[in-house]
Amino acid sequence: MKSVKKNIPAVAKNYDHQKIEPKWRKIWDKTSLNKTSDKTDKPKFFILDMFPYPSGQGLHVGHPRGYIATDVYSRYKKMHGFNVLHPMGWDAFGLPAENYAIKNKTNPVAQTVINVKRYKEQMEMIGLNYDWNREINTTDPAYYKWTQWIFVQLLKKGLAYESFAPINWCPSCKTGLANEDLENGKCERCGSVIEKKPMRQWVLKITDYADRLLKDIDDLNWPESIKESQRNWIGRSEGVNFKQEVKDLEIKFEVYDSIPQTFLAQTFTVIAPEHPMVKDLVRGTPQEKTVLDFVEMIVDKKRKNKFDVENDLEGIFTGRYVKNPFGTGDLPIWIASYVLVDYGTGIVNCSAHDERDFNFAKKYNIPFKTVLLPKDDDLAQKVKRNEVFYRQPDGILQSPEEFKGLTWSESRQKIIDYIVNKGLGERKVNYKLRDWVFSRQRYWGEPIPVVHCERCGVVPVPEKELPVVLPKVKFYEPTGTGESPLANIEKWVNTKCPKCKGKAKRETNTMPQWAGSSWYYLRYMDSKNSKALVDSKKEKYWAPVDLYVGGTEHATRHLIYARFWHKFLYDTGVVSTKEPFMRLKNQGMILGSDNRKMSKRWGNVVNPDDVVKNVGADTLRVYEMFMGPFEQEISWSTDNMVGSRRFLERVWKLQEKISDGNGPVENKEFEMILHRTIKKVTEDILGFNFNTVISALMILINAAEKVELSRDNYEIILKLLAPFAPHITEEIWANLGNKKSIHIQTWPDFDAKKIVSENVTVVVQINGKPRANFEVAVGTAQAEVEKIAYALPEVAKWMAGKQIKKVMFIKEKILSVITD
RNA sequence: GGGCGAGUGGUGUAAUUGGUAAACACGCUAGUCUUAGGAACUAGUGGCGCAAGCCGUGGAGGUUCAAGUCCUCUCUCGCCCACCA
Repeated sequence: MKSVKKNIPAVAKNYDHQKIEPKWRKIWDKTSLNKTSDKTDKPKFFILDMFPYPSGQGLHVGHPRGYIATDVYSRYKKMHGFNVLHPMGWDAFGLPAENYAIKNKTNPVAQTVINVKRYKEQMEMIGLNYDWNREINTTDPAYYKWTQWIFVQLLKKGLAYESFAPINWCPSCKTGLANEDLENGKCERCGSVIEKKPMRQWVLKITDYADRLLKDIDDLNWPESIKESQRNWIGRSEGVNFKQEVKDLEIKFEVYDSIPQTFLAQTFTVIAPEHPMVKDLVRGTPQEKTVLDFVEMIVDKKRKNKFDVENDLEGIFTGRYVKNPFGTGDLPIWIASYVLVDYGTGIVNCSAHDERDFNFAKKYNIPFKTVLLPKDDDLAQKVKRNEVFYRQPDGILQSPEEFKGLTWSESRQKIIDYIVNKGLGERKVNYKLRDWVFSRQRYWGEPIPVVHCERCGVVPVPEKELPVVLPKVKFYEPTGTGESPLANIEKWVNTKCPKCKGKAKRETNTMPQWAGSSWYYLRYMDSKNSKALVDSKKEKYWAPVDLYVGGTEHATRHLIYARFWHKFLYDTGVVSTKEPFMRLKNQGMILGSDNRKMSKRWGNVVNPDDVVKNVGADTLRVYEMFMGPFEQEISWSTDNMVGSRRFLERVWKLQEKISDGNGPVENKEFEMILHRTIKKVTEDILGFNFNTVISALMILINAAEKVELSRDNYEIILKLLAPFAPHITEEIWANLGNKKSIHIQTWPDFDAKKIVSENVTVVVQINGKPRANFEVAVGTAQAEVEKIAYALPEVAKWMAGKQIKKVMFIKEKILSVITD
């Protein structure tokens, strides 16, 4: 790292951040400045950071960007008289701690304690005003008691169930994973190719909440991109299920179609290779073995993830037919590699108006029909000859006869009604969202609080007996057999059935990392309650989270899971709001100075410890807020940080200008800047435009240096800066003789009278080009402005010998003259 | 393939929402002070041009007295999702 030290100016002798910053943090700690009141007499504001996973690396300068923003915002809210809840905790279960423990033969519990301590020190060093009395840790039994409690409630309501369906299995992490944990078919954590593996697992019925999760997105004050990601992830689609039967067999089934407009073009049916119906279809046929071999080949390819979606388009005819579904003939049933077994019914009717079906039919010479034609005649001929694939919203429907001439898009609802009325099928809604695979075959997670009894089957652990404490083990290695390492602890596994007192075994799977974070925000409201997840009075006061800040990477996992659990807790009466997080802001990532993600691997990591030591926490904070728009990704630049340091030094030096003279010095122009800045800062903090706040404050300081600064006005400046630079402003505030902390002062109001100026600049444009500008009194009329303008030589020059054709006048802004 | 977003000086970026493009900051140039400067302060700093002036917000059109901002087309980049019938 380039040395920061070189840029520290000589004035540092006076502004000694190394002395000031720790001093004030100690005093704030002693006076409980950051403690959140339990009284409910003031309006509340709940502002939350996505709590971190405390890794062994500690924080780099990119991490605190969001923390600083919420810190600024919460200080600002406090100065506006709000009772602010601004807490922090640790999402400490998860694979890295466990893998580290395996590698170094340490204990994840001990390692977590070390990591948390380090994170906390770093956060305190930056001057973040968290109320540490409410600190939580997902790995604390007193905390995960309630995570387990929620699971038991889900189980009781039938929203948690055991499944034996094939799931995503990471061969390297040796655990099952949820759909949300994959990236392009690979393990999000280690990058291994995921296999499909049938095994017993716990699954949460998030799909029961799909509709509400979708609908309520509309009311959230969240970034549009996140809302759109969630909508896509839920993937609601409306269509019909056609009822069909297999010719010569006693098999009935349904096929889902979300675009049934072209249903009369359907000429064949495809079924997923792994579909259970396949065996019944081909049983006893001459091609039974060939088909089953083919199926095995495809299934194996898919299981090993060697199936190439783009290029592997394979299928085989089953020898069976769908019996005349639409009165236009039987449809041959094929097995096709591209059909998904777990979407819709796993069986699909195909036509020339679906691109994949089109390509499949071409490859296997299955006959086509076309019922949708373009307006363009040449193209229509090509479509008729099946030379090109065609499906466009403005394509014209040819059949059924009743709908001939309608476009593809306008016929949709009508066709659906037609299909339903004719009894061919029923309306059906499908979702892309899958139920949440909730068990992990690993050690470092919350034990699933369930007992398997020989007689009673699955029995939840009684609420009185929660938490089921994660036992200490000698070896954390995953077994790889689909059992967690807990399975080897016989003393722990063997237990009694809570119902019949007979022999029983504990569930050895643990919960995924997302469990503890799906409800943690609630616990901050009442972090030490041993009787309830959260006291309902406290919940009613604090909920919902007013402002939530974190990275975009949680768009479709944490933020969906938490909304799901919250809605469930709403249904069970634990919480009083439908949604957990009203407003969401995403911080842009801070990259290394080489424009790459900060990582040990690239050697571009900047440690906040060094920055704080060299230039101070306040400089770090101001710089991170100033460097660019909050939501935008941006590269770190230690060189640019100097500007923020200089800015604070100038604020510091203003002390020399203050005399206890005879009150405020009259300077209208400066007061205008001051009050405009109050207005701008007040508004821009609310809008998360921190970069422009700092720049406005810089302008203000530049102006303050040029005037006789009154003590009152200096104090206003300090208050505006206090949320950003809490230490230096507190020090100067005290130097000015104030006894109480600046952070409990009232936010300054701007004086509306002082922000209006008497004069404005009017620009003169001649034929669209700005040629001159001058000051006039506010409200000066057109005639007067024209008179002044035409007298100016730089205007007269452009108008000499020309006729005025048109004059455009916008009061207090512009005089636009058009000549011939 | 689908969705979302972004393209402005040497650099990070700003622009009262259609009204003097480049505020603020970094860097750079010159000067002052200094034993010294990698400190501070002062002045300057979009491009071309001696100048008058012309050009300038990815590109091409358009609307308008006036466009970074609105419309049409287009190019480039980033992120997320992706066999979802």
